[in-house]
Order: sequence, then C-alpha cells, then structure tokens
Amino acid sequence: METKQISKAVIKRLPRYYRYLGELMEDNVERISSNELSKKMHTTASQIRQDLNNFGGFGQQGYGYNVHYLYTEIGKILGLDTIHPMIILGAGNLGQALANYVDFEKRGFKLVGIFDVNPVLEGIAVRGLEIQMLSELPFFLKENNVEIAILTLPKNKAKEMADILVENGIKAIWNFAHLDLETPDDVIVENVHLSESLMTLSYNLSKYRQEHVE
Amino acid sequence: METKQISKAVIKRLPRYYRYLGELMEDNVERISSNELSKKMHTTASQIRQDLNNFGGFGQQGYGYNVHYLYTEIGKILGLDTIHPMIILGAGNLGQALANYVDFEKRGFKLVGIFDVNPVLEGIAVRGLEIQMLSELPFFLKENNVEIAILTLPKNKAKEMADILVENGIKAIWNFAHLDLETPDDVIVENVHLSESLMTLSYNLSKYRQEHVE
DNA sequence: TAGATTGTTAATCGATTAACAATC
DNA sequence: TAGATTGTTAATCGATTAACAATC
Repeated sequence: METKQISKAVIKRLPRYYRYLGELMEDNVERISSNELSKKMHTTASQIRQDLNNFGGFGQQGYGYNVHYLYTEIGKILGLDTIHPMIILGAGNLGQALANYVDFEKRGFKLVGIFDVNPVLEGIAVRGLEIQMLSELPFFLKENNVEIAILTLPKNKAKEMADILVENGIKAIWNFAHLDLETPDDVIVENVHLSESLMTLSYNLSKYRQEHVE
Repeated sequence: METKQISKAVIKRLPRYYRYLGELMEDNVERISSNELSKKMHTTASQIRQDLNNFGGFGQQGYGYNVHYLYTEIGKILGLDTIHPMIILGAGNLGQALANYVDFEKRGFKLVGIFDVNPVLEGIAVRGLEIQMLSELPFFLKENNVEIAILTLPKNKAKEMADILVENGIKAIWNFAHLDLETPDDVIVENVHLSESLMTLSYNLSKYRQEHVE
C-alpha cells in the first residue's frame, strides 16, 4: 500500500501539535479553532489546517477541532497507540539518562534491554534491567522482539553495532553517535546530534553579538 | 552592524560540514571539491557551494577547497574560536550526562556551574564541579560570566528558571525541557525535544509498516 | 438561519538545483 | 595553455500563506 508522500517538515511538526493538544487537555479545553491554536503555537492557522489535512478532516466547519479527538488521532498517526520495544546500546551517562526517561514508557516506548562493552558495567541494574555485554546482542536480537535500537555508543563502536543491528533485522535506529550511519534504505534512522545543536546555538550567539555589540 | 540574513536551513547544515571536514583532516585529506564532498555527504555540490558562499569565497577555481582552511573558517563562523562559559540547570541523569560530554569542552564550551533543586545532590561533584542549589543561581549569575544555560529541568521548574535566567541577562538557552520557552526576542533558545525526535522515528516506522506489511 | 470555521485551491515566498561564465 | 572547479545567476521545485467556497 502506497500512501501519499508527506513532507518531512509536516512530520516534524506533528509531535509539537501533539504536545500542545496534550496541554490543552490538561487544561480541560474541549475544542479549539485553528486560529486560536495558531496563536498559542506562534504559527499560522493556514499551516495548521494544511498540515492536518494531510491526514484527514479532523475538524468541523463552524466548530473547530475537538481537542481530545485530535490528540488521539495524531497519537495514532505517530504510532503511539502501540508498544515499541527498545534497546539501548551504550550504558554510559547518556544511555542511562535515556533509560530513565519516564515519559517514553508512558508513550509506549518500552525498554527491554541495555548493553555496553565495558565489563565493569555488566549486571548493574538500570531501571530494573541488568546491563548486558554487547557480545550478547546478536543472540538477544534473535530471541527477543525489538523494534527500536538507541545508539549512545562512541563513533567507532556505533558504526560496528549499526551493522549488527541491520543484519539482525532492526528497522529503526535512534542515533546519538556523532556520525551518519550508512544503512539500507529500509532502515529508519533518526539522528540526535547534540553537538550540532549546541553549535547552532553558538552560531546564533556569535551572530547576535556581531550585530549588536559592534 | 546588520549582516545579510542567512536561512536557518543553511545554519543547520554548517555543523555537519564542520564534522565532515574534521574527519577529512583526520584522514589527512588536504583539498576537496564541492563535488567530492557532496558525494560523501549525500547532498548536491550546488548546495555546498551556495551554502559556503553565504559566508565568503572559501574555495579556488580549478582547485576546490582547502580542507584545513575551510574547517577553521566554519569553526569561526560557528563561534568555536572562543570560550563559552556554560551552566547546567538540572543535575539529573541528562544534566550529568551533558556535563560529562568531553567533546563540548574541546570546542570551547566550558562548564562553570551545575545546579539542582534536590538538596540530596548538594555538594556532589560532577566533572569537578560541586552541584549547587538553584536558589543560589541569581547570585552566581551576578558574580560569574555565564553565556549559555543548559536547561534539563522538568517543565514547571524550567519555565520558572528561564525567567530568572532572562532577568539576569543570560542570552542563550539550550533547552531540553518539554516546553517552548517564552523569552524576549534577544534571547536565543535552541530546543532539543528528545521525545519529539522519538515520535518522528515512531511515525516513520509506522508508515513503513503500513506501506510494506499490508 | 447567520456566523464561524473548516477544507482546499490559488498565490506567494523561499530554498534547492542547474547552468555557465569567470578564473585559478 | 587546457582542464577543473568555483562563485553566482537563472530555473525549478517545494513549502507556506492567503483566499474563499463549502458546510456545520
């Protein structure tokens, strides 16, 4: 089944809509118009309507959007209505931080394994899971249903492990390593390049200084 | 001084150029053409030349770009040639993980303070810095030169602290909290919304499944 | 019904790619 | 010099915004 191609820009905005709708629900707001929402989100009503209409007509003329309904629908679109078993490769500071993110489990992202190379870490429990050695990974992948692998290993190790993940049929990698993974087309890679984000901040700061101090 | 407006898309790509050029330097590559680089980076030579020419003519006809020179110049553009004193607000898992990121210090991002609300953490050393109480933050900001504040606090606390940061003249916030900070125009906010990144991955996974399994 | 607001088409704006003259 | 490759202008493509008929 081939679905209509939806632009990356739209997809990147969906989680933000989801977040705002969640907040509206917390505030017991029942319905909202694209215009009101656009003001809250500092965007245009037109963009909101265009974005949502990629997925269906969730609103009603003269009424707007039902907050709860829209929240649920966007949740479905984002795949938050199913459980996603995840493993973490790299039990360093970042790996452990991600393991302890409560929000993820709430949204269906369920941690089922955590791995590292460092023998010192073996057996230490993180969020109720004992850290395993990366050498056990291929066996683990064959025995367990894993959807998403989180890569928080150093560059070289990350590259090596990505190959093993692909060989064992993993189709989604959340990559925190400072490299672009070379994976087949059917493997989904979502990168979080923290240092690049910090450099962007640094750029904006420098530019601001140049424009205002001199 | 008003500089020509450079699009966000271009700026977001700069750190990636910087990373690739760094790798080329490690491999002792002296010069590279936009065409070669475009193949490595899976982009177009045209885009590379356009991007770079926003900042100046770094190349030479018939020769290409000198890797070391271009690396240095992009570093300067990104503000990596100066020291940026940073503080971390929130000494939880993520805060500590970021504190221990070796790469940051290498690029001039120098951690000078780490804060939390939890009294249990007070005085515990992270990367040689004792965790301080957030109540001491305003005083600390008055006494010390701080450029960047890293926010790894929960939502509510983050909102509150952002106001204190702004009041005390902080001009750059690296925000990991799950909210959009409402700050004055002259405050630069760079968001890292991890859960939104994970949802994007989840969306792509769901879409892939729909297109291929059914 | 009248007013509000969507869904959707058309217009505009911006970003990417192509092309090529300039020049090393 | 001839070949290579940039810097830059022009063409294309895509995304955002505006407008408005449809309809609740």
